[in-house]
Amino acid sequence: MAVVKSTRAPRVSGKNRLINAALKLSMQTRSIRALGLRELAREAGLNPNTFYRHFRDLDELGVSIIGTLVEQIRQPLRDLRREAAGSVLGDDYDPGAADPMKATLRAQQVNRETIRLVFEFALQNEAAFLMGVQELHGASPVLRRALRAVMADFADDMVQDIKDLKLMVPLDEKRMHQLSEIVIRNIFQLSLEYIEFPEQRRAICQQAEYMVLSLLSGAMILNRMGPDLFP
Amino acid sequence: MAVVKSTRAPRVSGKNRLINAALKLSMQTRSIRALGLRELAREAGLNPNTFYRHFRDLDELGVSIIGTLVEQIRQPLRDLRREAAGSVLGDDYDPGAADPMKATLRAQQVNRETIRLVFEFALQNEAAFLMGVQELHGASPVLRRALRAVMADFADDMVQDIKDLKLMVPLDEKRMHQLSEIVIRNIFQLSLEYIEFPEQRRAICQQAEYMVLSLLSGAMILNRMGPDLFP
DNA sequence: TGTACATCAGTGAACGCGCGTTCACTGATGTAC
DNA sequence: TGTACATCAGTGAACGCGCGTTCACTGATGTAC
Repeated sequence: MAVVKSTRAPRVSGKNRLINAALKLSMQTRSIRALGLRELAREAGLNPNTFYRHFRDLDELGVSIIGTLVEQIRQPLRDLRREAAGSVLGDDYDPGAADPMKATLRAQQVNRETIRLVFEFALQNEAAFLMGVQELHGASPVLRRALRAVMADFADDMVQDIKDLKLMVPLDEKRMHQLSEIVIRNIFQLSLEYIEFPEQRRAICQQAEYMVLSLLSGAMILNRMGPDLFP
Repeated sequence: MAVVKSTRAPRVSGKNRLINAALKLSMQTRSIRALGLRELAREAGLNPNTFYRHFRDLDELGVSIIGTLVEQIRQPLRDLRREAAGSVLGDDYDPGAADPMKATLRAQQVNRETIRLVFEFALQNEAAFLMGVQELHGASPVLRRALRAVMADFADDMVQDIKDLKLMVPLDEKRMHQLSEIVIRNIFQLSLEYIEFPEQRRAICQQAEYMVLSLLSGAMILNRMGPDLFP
């Protein structure tokens, strides 16, 4: 149809074949470091040697996978939160003055959709999620560091979105960040269970929603009881 | 002094030497499965072969380590909770009728001491903790299963202690279990950070305390707002 | 108390195998002039 | 438009090494009679 006359067969590049092989194989080992580099090349249908053309070592491959994954989910997550918040209540809104029940329901709406998106995304990227959660406390300092940074980024987003969308009474900035980190760590953790136990997915969703809502409600209550209770 | 005339030199048994070697080496790999069996024997100063005299495979060694660890911490944890609860308020006590502030402070006391004990224990058993948290989502189904059971046991204890010590307004049993599981998962998770970042230990303690208290306070609030909000 | 036997923890040699990494090479694609 | 050269992804052979597992053996400890 177009002018482009198919200069190349639609071959997947070697680099991507290695990444895909790593994802496939890491489903078993749940760790990048445990992968054999020959094993990887075999799965990718490449010479063992070719690995070195694309990556210095397995860590670099891992970082690359994580980067791609984050790129795919981070912005959609923020967009979804905006959409979910807007679809329930109008734009001009004061969470402090509003009916606490209504405010809770609105927050729950955002919460529910966020969780659903993450879990579904986890399902479509099983291998990468398994690897990511594993390597957060895994053997490689490089990946640990990279994943911690990712977590912190997600937490930043969450804090910002809560403020922008007025999802809860504003607390101390640092506290908000702590709470967000806890939430995110738990959601990721739970996403593995979501993957692993298909018949319990509904229950796991509910557990996640309940966890987040409890945590944030509790934080607001404690703040009201005495903001200086925790130094 | 005594009648026992030292029938044996104080040698550590081969089995224990293998376990110690596994703990030492797994500090690096953070996983049992990744350990070489020859590597292990070398570290233990034994013939590679001797491993098979004590364990069928690395999983069995892992289960053994986990078992020993749980045995050491489970009961002391329960005892500590009782002690901490008793030292603040008397025995006859109704958490529903009491001043919410006082109730919160009492719960916080138990909370704080529990967390401190776990973190200190983690510090004294670094390698085993790293391994345990890692293998919870690790490559070995056997260890995953074993560790999940351990988590569930700790959660059972926590539910029971909260009821016995009247640390919070009683909620639905299943809900209590869910909350406890979340708390425990987070505490274990945080214990790794406690280990890894010595200069942030105070902050991590506080974060853990805050997390637990927020979560449980929030759960009580949600329960009061509408017990059927979550099916 | 002694003796015979079984069990147990540990040894040492040997096996075949897959691993990571290196080297020199190839052919296709991109780029400068 | 053509030519020369550089870059790039991939190849294939070769290396030395440590691995898991097996086998037959040893010596100490425990146990039955």
